Amino acid sequence: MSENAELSDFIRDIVREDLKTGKHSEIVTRFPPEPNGYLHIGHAKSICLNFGIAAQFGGRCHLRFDDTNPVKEDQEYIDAIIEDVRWLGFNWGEHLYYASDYFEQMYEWALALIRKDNAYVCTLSPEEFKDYRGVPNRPGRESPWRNRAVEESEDLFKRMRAGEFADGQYVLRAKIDMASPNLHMRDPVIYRIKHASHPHAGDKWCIYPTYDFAHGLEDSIEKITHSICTLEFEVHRPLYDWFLKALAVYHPRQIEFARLNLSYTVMSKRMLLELVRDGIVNGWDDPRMPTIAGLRRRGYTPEAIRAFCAAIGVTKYNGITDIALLEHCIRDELNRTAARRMAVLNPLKLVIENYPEGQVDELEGINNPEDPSAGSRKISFSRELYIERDDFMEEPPKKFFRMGPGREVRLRYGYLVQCTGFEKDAQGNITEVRCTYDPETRGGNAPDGRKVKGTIHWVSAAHAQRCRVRLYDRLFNVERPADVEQGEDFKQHLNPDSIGEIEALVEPAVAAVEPGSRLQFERLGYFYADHIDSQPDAPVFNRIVPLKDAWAKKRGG
RNA sequence: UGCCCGAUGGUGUAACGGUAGCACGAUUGACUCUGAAUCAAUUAGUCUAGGUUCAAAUCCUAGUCGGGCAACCA
Repeated sequence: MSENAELSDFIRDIVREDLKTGKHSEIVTRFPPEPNGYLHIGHAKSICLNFGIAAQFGGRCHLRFDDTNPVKEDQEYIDAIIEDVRWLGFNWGEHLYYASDYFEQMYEWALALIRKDNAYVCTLSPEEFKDYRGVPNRPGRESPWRNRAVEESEDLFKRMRAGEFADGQYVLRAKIDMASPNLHMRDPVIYRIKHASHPHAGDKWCIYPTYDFAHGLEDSIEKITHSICTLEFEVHRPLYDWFLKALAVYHPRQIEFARLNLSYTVMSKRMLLELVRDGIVNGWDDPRMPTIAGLRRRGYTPEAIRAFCAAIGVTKYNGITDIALLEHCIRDELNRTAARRMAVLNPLKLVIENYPEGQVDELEGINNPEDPSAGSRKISFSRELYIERDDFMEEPPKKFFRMGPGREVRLRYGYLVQCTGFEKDAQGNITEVRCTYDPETRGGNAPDGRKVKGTIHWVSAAHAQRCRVRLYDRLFNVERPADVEQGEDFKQHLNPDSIGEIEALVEPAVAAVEPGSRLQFERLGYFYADHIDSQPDAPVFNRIVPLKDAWAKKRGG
């Protein structure tokens, strides 16, 4: 992954330093998702960071499922996460792990903590627990069970495991400091009873460790050198360190960075799940979703996503990245790689009055002006064509470089044509535009050297084929949809026009495209032949991103 | 309110005591058989107040603003 070659940020600085001082000779990172939802572009940032660092410094990166809460987790998510990380282009080799595979070891460590009087079984109910914990600016009170005999705690903990108790009846807590200004240090729960089937461990356990207890131990077992996580875990770091120290085991270093926020979308698993559950989108892989699966379905490439992750950088500043940067990354790649084709999304018939009926001309179209090796193709031209409705105006302003009565434009790779008139139906809709062509301008250039400002795309009516095209737009119409007032719903900011499906007229070479291909429809944008909905010879296209449109801006004011 | 973290153009990010740079966006122009791309230019920034220093975006203090933390979630 050469895009990582010279990346630098405060975390890489630390890694570089640790290598230089000899603190570590090999770097080991990990990407530790909880399988309780689909991965999104924010996870891609973390994936690129962790796998990227490992690649850059010649170490390795583990994929580890942090599956400590069976009631929220599911095999579906495990499978999807594996697929997504792999699709993004990363390889964990043999290093696929599950926190649940370490449960026996964690249980032993919990026992060790009990025996060292560093943990105790607490009988407080959840309500009492809350009450005893206190609030941030007031210390908590010690649980009456805090000084339970070590033997009794040990016995109870074993019986918790044996399944003798109901959910919530007992918990195992670390004995730290109920007066700590850091709430997480006030005797946190480290094991709770959950009689639930686990997607990976099955029914082997009915007690499960909490994140705070488990995570550092997982890192320690795997000899992770740098445990990279997001900012909200900063206040957990003292706890992370406390467990590793109390158990005197290998001690990785936790480093926090700011998670990604993207404009015009939401990134919280809760909100994403809500969109899926409420049927506002068509599943986790809806092309409007910021999930990896959604972006893939939309037509984004792993390369573009990685380029984006490299471009946004890594800091501790919690900002919001403009989605325009993501769009830039995919345009930048597709401009270099995507074949050009002509498609008319909103057709208007154009009749060339002086072109012989029945005559067909085979014109040559360049497949990709950015890539000569992409070659060219033949495009059929005939008397009746379709052009884009937006490319004709009855009374065009001066700056409109397209068709209008009396105006001359170029038909891409075809001829110069001059508009001679148009027809309307009873409702006043323009139904047809008429023109004459200059036979001397075949290919698009006039021998007399005259210039035309506008070039428009077209398809031959007799040769055009129909294709379903979905025009996607941003899911929300405000920059920060997650920032809602109390009592308001983020869904009120949904963009009602985030999806529009039309039937386009396309040149035959478009209909023949392989599912999974990406094309540029000239002057319109980049489109993806959906790998799920496309049929052989009947592709269904998703608009990945439109081309930049200077005219739309000018017109829009 | 207690603790932790942060603050550089519109947005993201460099500068590691010594010329505030890059990218995206926006604007303008050149070029153009894609109003794309490309090229050129313009726009616009160190939160505030003190202090240390020959010199501060950078170090110190205070304040302001923003974020995080009171799940038996991660």
